[in-house]
Amino acid sequence: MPELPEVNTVRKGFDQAVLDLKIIEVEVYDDKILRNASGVEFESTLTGQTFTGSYRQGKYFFGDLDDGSAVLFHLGMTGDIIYYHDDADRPPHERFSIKFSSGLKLGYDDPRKFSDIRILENRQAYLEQIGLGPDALEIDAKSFREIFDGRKTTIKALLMNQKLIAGIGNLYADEICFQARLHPGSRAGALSDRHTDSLYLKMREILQTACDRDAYYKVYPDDWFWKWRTDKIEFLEEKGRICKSKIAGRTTYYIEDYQKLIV
DNA sequence: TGTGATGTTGAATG
DNA sequence: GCATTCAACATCAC
Repeated sequence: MPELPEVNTVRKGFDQAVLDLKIIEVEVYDDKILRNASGVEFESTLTGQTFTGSYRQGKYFFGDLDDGSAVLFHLGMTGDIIYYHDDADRPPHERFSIKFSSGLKLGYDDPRKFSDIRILENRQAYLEQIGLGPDALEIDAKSFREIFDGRKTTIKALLMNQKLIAGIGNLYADEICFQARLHPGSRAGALSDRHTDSLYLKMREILQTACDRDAYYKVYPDDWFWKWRTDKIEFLEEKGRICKSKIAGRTTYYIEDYQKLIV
């Protein structure tokens, strides 16, 4: 479930585990997810180098290499990074592995292969090229408000549009709408400043809380919307009927009447 | 066994 | 500009 908090957690783990360790071996088992290099090129480019730092914007995570280039790790829907020493602990759908001087291995796991892994000479230029919007935890209130002005699209589609705000996916979009008590199908441009500010504050609070808890949903607050997926749905039911529909092309859950529809 | 749904993005279409 | 559909791919629940 890699949205901003999950990717943030992957980055934290990466920094802790492999920064400043020399890469001594790279093995590619499936080059489908390598979008601009062959397996052999990937192996030879990385081997001998060191990750000196990392960077994240939205769901895009980069490992910076000592020659000034960078590796993009975009996790898609099911990408994940696992660290291990013993090959017996290899993840089940490992597409490549990177072995470091300490003997530690970074295993890249991705059952559905929607990941986008690529080598970039300049990550900043790449971000500009794809037009990725400002990170959801970095954007200021004024810019956030301006995004909504005059837009006919739904607030859910807007929140998930990575070119406008980077980092929010289907699940957190629903969580933000729920906590801001706004119907996900509300028209962006129809929102008052008070509503937009409420969305902004909830977005920050939710993403920050999730990051602080390492995106480990089991320790998320009990009054979050996500709890509908667990056993604690009584508190939701007393607010109203739990509805399921398709908004912005994605399965969407919300509480009827509790979340105000503004059109 | 078959069918539909699933956290991602991007392209094509209307 | 925006909504919709599809494609990439594998797994899981029903």
